[in-house]
Amino acid sequence: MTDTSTRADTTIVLDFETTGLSPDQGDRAIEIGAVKLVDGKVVETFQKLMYPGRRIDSFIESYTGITNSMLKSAPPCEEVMCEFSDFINGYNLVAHNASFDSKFLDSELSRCNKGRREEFACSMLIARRLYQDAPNHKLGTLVEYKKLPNDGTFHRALADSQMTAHLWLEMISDIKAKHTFENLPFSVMQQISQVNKNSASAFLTREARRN
DNA sequence: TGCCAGGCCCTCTTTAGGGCCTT
Repeated sequence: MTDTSTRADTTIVLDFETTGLSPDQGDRAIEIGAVKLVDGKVVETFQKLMYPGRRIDSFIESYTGITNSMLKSAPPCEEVMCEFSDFINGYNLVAHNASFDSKFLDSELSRCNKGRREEFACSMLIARRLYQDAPNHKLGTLVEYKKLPNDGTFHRALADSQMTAHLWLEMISDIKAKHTFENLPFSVMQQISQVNKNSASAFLTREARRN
């Protein structure tokens, strides 16, 4: 299949399951899930388990449902991440709490001698500004709060990336409705991740005028 | 033995501290 999508209109929403919270403390990825969005539609998905080189503890087995026996037959992280590096292919990246996933992405890519040129935006930081009445800004809570599609699976990479993609599209829709954007480029969403709460509305109003 | 991350953001703030969020 020929990939005709461009950098600007394509976003990869991704999610890692890992052995813990910090690659700096030796934690590794055990699953990557991602969806490719082109013009607001899911056109492709990616999901792979990967063997992190050691057994995972019972908390992670229980939290994710990924067991040591499932990982035993999985390909090594390096093999999966090389393949995933081709999948993201310079497109815009989105994750829920992107600071977490970007750390693991960079760490795993560096282990296979690859770098990252893709830019990240964080759905959690935007949701905090946009949905201040939500009970909290965990992915599962926001899915329920916005009544987004889901199959009841949580803490698995593909399911979480699909729910994050629905959240991402919902936020774009809500921002467009509120600020009358004709289109909303990734760069604007990325900047909303970075402006502080008090200036976010002024920022969007300014961007809407420019649009 | 005991402890273990880090970026963002709010507030009882800014010469800081603590909660949230991710596995």
